[in-house]
Amino acid sequence: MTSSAAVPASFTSTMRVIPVTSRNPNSTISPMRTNCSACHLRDLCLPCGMENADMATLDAMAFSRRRVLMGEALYSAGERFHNIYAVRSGTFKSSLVLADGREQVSGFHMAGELMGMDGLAQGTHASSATALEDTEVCAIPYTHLIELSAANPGMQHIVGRLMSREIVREHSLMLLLGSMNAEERLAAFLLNLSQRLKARGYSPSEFHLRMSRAEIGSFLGMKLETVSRTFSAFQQQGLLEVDKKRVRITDLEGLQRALDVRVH
Amino acid sequence: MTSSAAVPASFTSTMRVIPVTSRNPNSTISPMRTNCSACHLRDLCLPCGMENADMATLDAMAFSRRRVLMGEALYSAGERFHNIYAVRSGTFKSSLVLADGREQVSGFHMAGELMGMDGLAQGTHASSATALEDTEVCAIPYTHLIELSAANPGMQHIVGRLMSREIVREHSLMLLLGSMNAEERLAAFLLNLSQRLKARGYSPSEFHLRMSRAEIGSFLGMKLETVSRTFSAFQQQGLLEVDKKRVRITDLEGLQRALDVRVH
DNA sequence: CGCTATGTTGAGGGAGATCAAAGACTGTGG
DNA sequence: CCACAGTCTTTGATCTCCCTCAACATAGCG
Repeated sequence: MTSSAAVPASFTSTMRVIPVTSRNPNSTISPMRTNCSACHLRDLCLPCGMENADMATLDAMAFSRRRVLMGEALYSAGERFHNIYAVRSGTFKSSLVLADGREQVSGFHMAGELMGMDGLAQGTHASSATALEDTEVCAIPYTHLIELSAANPGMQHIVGRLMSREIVREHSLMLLLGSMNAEERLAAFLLNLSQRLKARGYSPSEFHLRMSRAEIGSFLGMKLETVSRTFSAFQQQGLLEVDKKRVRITDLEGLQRALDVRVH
Repeated sequence: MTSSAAVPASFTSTMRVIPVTSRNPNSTISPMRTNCSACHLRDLCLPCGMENADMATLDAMAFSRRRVLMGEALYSAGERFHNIYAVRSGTFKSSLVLADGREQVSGFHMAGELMGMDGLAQGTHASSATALEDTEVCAIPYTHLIELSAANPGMQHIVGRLMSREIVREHSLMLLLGSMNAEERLAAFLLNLSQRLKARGYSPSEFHLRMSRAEIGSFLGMKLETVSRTFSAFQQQGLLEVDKKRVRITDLEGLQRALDVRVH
């Protein structure tokens, strides 16, 4: 079966892009520049909720694009902060390495989501962003964004709301880590993934996990064996079917029921 | 012994304030308005890092002040978002109530710290803020802040940095919840508290906990009994002395050593 | 074809949750 | 002033969920 969650070939080709230079077509710095108003992700990404005037401002910035291959870092913890990034295609993880060498994953990011806002506080990135598959991003120079939003209070609101959304996202993750057991954590994770895929036009019930059991475990605060066991438990409860990274949710309500107890 | 962490009587009286109306001196809405540039918290709070020009803009806003008595809510989850708040004196907790009635504490806030930035995302507060002692706050109308920062890119940067700081704060809390054991969590909590008290001119080694064991436990993702036991364990290890809410750290390096393993 | 990376499953142990009880402190009302 | 209830904290005993260690299966890749 083909994956409804896999990125279709047309995913990037439907974009309207403005070629800026034709040199180095294979470089990781793409010669393409992006026109937000024509982007298929416009209702999920930075421009979400913008009025036409603000959108025009955004288009004028013509964000440059960049490819990041699977396993490569978009940015690393400690690097100087310049841009926030919008995912155009593919999946990223945010993570940092603890003193004992273990990795702590703090988030997964898919098309239309923004990354790097944690770098603003110190002027250096607080975490690293690694591609979990071949990806493409738009680089959004933060200082440009600020300069342009000086003229547009609407734009300022949007940037503020985006940062606030990140705070709320981490809030709910804290809640998860602080008060849920293994089954609730994995259920929350899968339902969240399902929702985000649905919002992007993919099947909410059948998808391909881009991250390993260890990465899921790190994110959810549990060991990879426990992740694997919990997947198996869900399968035995008839909630879903798993085969390695392929997941098919067969009882969405059942999964949700596990969470209703905790989160209103 | 007197607590060096207790709020001295002079804490609020040294402030230069601008009386706006003299009616209702006992109302929870204080008739006082605040002059940021003269505030003793200016290097910790919103104005931190501001140039004189920006500071003048801030002064012009003359934030109104509000008293919140112990146990009362400054704002509640679901309420319409209008202001962010700066703590002038006292301590707050941020929390939300889960479907099963349990409380999840997401943060503690002391003088100079900002609260309420999670409300921006949805236009309603995502959590509640409750005073853990008699407190005073400055109300910072968010829309005013946006309007004024339109003229000052420097101000925009500062607001952005403050929100980013909140993201980073939650990041490290996630790290704590995701990868630390009970002793490491409590050590991290106490060291963080100690640092913040020190930055405010109080003793970093001897202080009064404003929150209950249950609240600490909720914040750290452990049960109140475990918090209590871990306090006792630290005492037996000679790291600190505890008597209910009084804490005296006798071996700061020892406490820190427990964390060095995890966080670089 | 091994080799490595990744995932699954089992057995056993331990950190922390849960249940329970008692002490310490606060405020209230007699 | 004391008795009392109510809240908070401490400590003990037991249990359980998840971690740890281990073996094996499978897939991708040189």
